[in-house]
Amino acid sequence: MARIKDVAKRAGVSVASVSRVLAGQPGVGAETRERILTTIREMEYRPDLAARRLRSRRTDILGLIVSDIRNPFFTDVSRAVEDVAYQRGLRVMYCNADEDPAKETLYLEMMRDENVSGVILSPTQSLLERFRSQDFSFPIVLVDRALPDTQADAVVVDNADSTERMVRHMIETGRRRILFLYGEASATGCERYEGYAAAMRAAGLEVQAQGLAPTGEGALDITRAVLASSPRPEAIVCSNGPILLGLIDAIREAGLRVPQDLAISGFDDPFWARLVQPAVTAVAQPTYEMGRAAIELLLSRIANPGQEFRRVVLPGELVVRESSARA
Amino acid sequence: MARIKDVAKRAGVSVASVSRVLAGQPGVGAETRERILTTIREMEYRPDLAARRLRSRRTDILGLIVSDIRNPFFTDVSRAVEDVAYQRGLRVMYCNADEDPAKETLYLEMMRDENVSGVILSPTQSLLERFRSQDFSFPIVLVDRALPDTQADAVVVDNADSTERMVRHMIETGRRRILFLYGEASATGCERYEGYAAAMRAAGLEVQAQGLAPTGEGALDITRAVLASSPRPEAIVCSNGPILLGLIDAIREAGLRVPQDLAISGFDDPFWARLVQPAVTAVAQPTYEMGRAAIELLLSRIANPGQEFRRVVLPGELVVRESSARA
DNA sequence: CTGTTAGCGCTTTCAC
DNA sequence: GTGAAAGCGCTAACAG
Repeated sequence: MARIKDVAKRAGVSVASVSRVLAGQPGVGAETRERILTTIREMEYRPDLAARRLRSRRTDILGLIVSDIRNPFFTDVSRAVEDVAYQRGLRVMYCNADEDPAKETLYLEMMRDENVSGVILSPTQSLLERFRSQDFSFPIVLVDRALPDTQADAVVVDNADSTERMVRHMIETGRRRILFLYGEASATGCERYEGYAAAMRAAGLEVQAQGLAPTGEGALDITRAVLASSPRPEAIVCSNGPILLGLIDAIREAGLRVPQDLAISGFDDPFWARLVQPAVTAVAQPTYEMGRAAIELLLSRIANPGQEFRRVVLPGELVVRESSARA
Repeated sequence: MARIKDVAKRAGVSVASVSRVLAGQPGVGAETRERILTTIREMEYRPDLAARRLRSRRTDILGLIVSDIRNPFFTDVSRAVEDVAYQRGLRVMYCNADEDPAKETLYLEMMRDENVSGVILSPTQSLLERFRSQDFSFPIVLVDRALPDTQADAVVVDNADSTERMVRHMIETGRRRILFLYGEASATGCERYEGYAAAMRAAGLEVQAQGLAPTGEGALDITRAVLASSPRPEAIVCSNGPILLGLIDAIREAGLRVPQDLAISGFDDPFWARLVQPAVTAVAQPTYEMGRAAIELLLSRIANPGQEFRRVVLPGELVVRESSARA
């Protein structure tokens, strides 16, 4: 393996000049620069990243900490982050915190050990409640989750507004008794609840919401009970994919027809929403765009640490399908 | 930030002793070791990884190169790799090659630049055809894709056998004209074809297969044509998820009933297979196990570079659902 | 059992 | 415009 020293010797210059050329710095004559470049190519020289990182005290590595990469939402976000990062010569390190604050802390410490240039984080509720950017030695951009008053760079979707649009759509198609099923332990769930409540209030309808623990199993039990209750809701709106899934299973068990007996819709348009029959109405999140915005925000902060915190709010898109067609 | 030097000074020892304690090496008295450990904790000392990597010439970073992390198969594999890696103090760097040999080469070069300890790779067909482990400066484990004679560590599924079981199941439920739709440009697609052909031949039935380009759109066109042909097949077996998807769309367009008019099944049991109606029969791959096996294989080779190549073949599981019920 | 010391390969002053 | 030299923080060989 060729070293910078070898390149310098062969090109008849000092290592300093080679280093300058490598960094694209001025202070090297055009002729010398050409010669060095040629030599680098001839010797297939590749700088040693460990040495460079030790000396320069920067890694150009970004961290990405999400709850679970198997969640398609985060898969898309991560894909965007990676695309941009690699394009700019940055590396990405991935971590799954599984909504576990202890694991999250562990990975955050790992990020410090790695001396990463920055981190994109989808925080647990627990961290979010006491989150302060200045507690960390590296810049952090929050993605998907942020409290209204969180002091940090963040990229979120317009949870309240888009849910409000979705509920309004349900009202417009003739539903009155509209139940909202949501994850009450999550910031996004609560924001979506606000949107639901606003739409109901504006229409003079009764708010009828049911908070759930964020487990897939619980959703099935609760929806079973809800479907058996009387009068049965005319529509059920879910705040996330797992809840929607539980609802669909319960509906099939009960032998109900959608949208005749009951209209349904969800948030975070999953791939299968268009495949089930009837296809499900949902708010699609601009996942790739969110990842893209997150890394742009992070790079911008890295370049300019002193700047004000910025919050990017991206619009969810209501995708109307058969599950909410006029009965 | 505390340095090893500071720890040594404060504990009244040399940096060598601190380094030994850090590495868990012998040659330090129990008492001294305790004192050093305490000091480390007090000062919240964390070794500088860049320095360590430069000096020790090893990074304990693994590379993971797949076609697209948005493919649930690879998402699961990656999750397993990460779980094991972090558990053992290794880092993972993720890359999406998008089935593009140029991009794949780029990332492989990046891995060399990073001086990774090893790589888990799902190679493009193009690389696979000329793959030689010795062309790389780091150990590589192939996952999902390997030719019969590829000289490399690899983890694959029993493509031919499990497809054969699936086709046999179609025969047992009374189908005779069974069409096989497969990606002919992929190693896995071809292996699955062999399994299909074996099952048909064994039953004295006519092999009737159609190779497709690996694009989702093409599948829809071809299946449209197939469904319109006469006599129409009694069953269609697909070699992968995208093809199955195209088939389902075409069936709905044509207004055919499954399984009465036509039985269908797929490979690589996607999450939505149980959600569509009727639910689709498919071969489920042990994705998490494959990732786990891949990293175990990699770690084993890193520990013992000279050992023989090993190939782990994991069984696919036939999940029978309504789409192949007796007509 | 413990300490001294020579680098790992690079960037970055500082001189010239 | 160019080079010499001083480290970045650590590990490991060697000496005691």
